[in-house]
Amino acid sequence: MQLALATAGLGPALNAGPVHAHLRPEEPGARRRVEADEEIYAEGDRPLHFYKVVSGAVRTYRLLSDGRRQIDGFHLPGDIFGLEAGDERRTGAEAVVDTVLTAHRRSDRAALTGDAGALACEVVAAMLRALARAQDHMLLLGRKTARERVASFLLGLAERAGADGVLALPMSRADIADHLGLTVESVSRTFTQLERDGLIALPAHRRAVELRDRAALRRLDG
Amino acid sequence: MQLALATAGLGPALNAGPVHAHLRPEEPGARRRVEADEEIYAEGDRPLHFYKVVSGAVRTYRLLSDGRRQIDGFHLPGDIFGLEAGDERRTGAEAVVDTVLTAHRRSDRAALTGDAGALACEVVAAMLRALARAQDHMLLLGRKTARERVASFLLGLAERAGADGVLALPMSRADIADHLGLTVESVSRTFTQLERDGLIALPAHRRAVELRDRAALRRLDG
DNA sequence: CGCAGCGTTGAACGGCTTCAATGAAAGTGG
DNA sequence: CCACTTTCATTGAAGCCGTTCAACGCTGCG
Repeated sequence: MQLALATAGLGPALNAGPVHAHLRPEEPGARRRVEADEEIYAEGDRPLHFYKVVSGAVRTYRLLSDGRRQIDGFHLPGDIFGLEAGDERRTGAEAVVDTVLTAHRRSDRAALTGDAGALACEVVAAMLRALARAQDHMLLLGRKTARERVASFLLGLAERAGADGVLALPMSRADIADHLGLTVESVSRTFTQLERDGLIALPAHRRAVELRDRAALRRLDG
Repeated sequence: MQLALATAGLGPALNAGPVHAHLRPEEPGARRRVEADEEIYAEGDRPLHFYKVVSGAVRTYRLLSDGRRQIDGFHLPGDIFGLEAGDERRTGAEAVVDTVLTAHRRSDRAALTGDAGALACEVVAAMLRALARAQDHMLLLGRKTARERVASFLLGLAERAGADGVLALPMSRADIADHLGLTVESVSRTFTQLERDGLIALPAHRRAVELRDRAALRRLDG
């Protein structure tokens, strides 16, 4: 995806300069190490940085006043998150497991490619990916059954993680539930049901899945 | 799936120049008139243009193979839509009522402010708004009850439309249902229930609502 | 070994959906 | 202008999927 995505809708203005798909390898962003369940930033914080996942996994989420939680996304190695639309964080972010990030000061131009056009491309690409995912996820939350939600989730995660055989699940059932708009019980039941039907296999330690019938899972997608 | 992006995240590069909140009045975008329920573009089309609503209303949506529909947003006068993350439309767009648009060729620099920085700001601002709305909407779809969904919808629409007294509802109950992840029946029942409870009033022609107790509606938001 | 946390399973409940019918308003053609 | 049709909104009744409440099992770790 990267900039091919960005270019289509945005046209020549942002393509005037060279296109960089990622922050440079020599990006000077400060490394930050966070352990499992540690907060990276909270709703309401001032968004001074944005981040790129080096290793581990991150969840970003919103809360209702009574505690109901919606995880709007999991961020895996290579993903950029924490770009914010205002002077206050609209989401909170926490590490799912022990995680390493690079933090980029939003005001630090040197942290980026050094070229405004390319920076715009970089950032816009991240936004477009985020928006595309959000659209997919709204369809999932608004119109899909529990089975379909879990199938979509597993396929999407497998694709992003590039997992061929067994797919690692860094997040808990509660995280998955709050991402898919279900309860932990429903997620668990759906997993066992999919296993019984031969679409997946569940290793003993429960933090992984083997996708045994991707075609069938894909059929559940719509 | 991080949605957040930002002025904050964008920082100095995109804010270097003057910020233009809207395409200029003299924008040379071609006017396009579409009547109610007419297609503006379809899923799979090549995204040659993006649009700004002059008058009327537009819905953008995604479909599942069996016809289930999720309307990811309604676009009112002043809104920009049709910015796309790829060489294929991921959503379809239709006019809700008779609508006037300005269409901007993505490759037509003259259609914009003439300044790449300002264009970036314009486009990025539109994306940021879309992303913020998407986050709100995922929380709604994943975690809110029917009552809360309808309340959120009405308040959000009222805010955007700037309606003080009676709020016009250009879209059908089916459109609202497909936006809120409910059925038409549930939307209708929830309306009558809110009316019975004195939070809203429903005029005879059903394409409007009066918000009679915004505080109570807001309490339903979370 | 025993505790604590997470995941799974069971049973009853409930909110929303589904199916079906009625009502109301808008368009159509004579 | 008025019957007729069509479309949309509302209401009712029954059903179902996912939730809620509760118990149990597994696993890892002190």
